[in-house]
Amino acid sequence: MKLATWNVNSLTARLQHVRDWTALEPVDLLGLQELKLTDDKFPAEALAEAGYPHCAAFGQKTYNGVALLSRTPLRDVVRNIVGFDDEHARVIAATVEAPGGPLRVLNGYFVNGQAPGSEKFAYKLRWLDGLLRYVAAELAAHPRLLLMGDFNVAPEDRDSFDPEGLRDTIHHTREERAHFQALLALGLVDAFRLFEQPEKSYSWWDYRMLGYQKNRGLRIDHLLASEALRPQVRGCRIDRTPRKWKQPSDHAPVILELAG
DNA sequence: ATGGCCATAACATATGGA
Repeated sequence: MKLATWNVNSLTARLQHVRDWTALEPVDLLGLQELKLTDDKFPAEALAEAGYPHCAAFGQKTYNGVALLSRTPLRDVVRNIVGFDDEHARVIAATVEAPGGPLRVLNGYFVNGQAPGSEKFAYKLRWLDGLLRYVAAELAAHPRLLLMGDFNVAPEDRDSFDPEGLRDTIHHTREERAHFQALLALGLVDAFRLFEQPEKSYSWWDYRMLGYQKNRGLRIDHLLASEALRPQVRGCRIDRTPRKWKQPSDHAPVILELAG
């Protein structure tokens, strides 16, 4: 079974890329972020034709928005963080049948946070705190759990093209990294780091300053697997293919392979 | 030469992203 996470930076603008990429890389379940559309505009029919008849969307106008696209039924869909009042559409959870038993999938578009000290940064820290409590509760109820999405955190220096120059800037702060470590401490593992990876592996590159061409990127899109799921994890990789296409998302998809 | 982009709204400019 293959699963993936991808921030598409507008599903309207990227629908053809989603169709083209899933044709090349036929993942069974795909978590999307930054849909930037309301649920009435969600292209369910086009995605069903692309092989994903089971979709759950949680969108809003212009900003944010997340969805799960699946080849098999999704059940117990929950929108947003239970226990955290949020005006933004940022999290969607569902259970899918997987080899070895049901799998709980949480797909999130984490707060960007703009800059340390800003009101948006304070919101990011509150949001991360709410998420941590929610994931702890979900893990207790569903030991086989996968937390995926655009975390907007570069967990370690090696996850940034310029860790010294960007020290303590957004995505690199001690507070954001501590929150990432707190998620791991719940009993999750960063699937990407279970395997040998190329040096300077990133999942996002700025549209400006020839960011992609110079590989000036960050690894901020992640898949965290619970202890119970870990024995089934067979691989994890970033697929830069669609980042090279015309009018790409600024993020690349990250793929997780599970045994069976 | 230290900046170079992109998507959206209903604007020809502003906001947010990361």
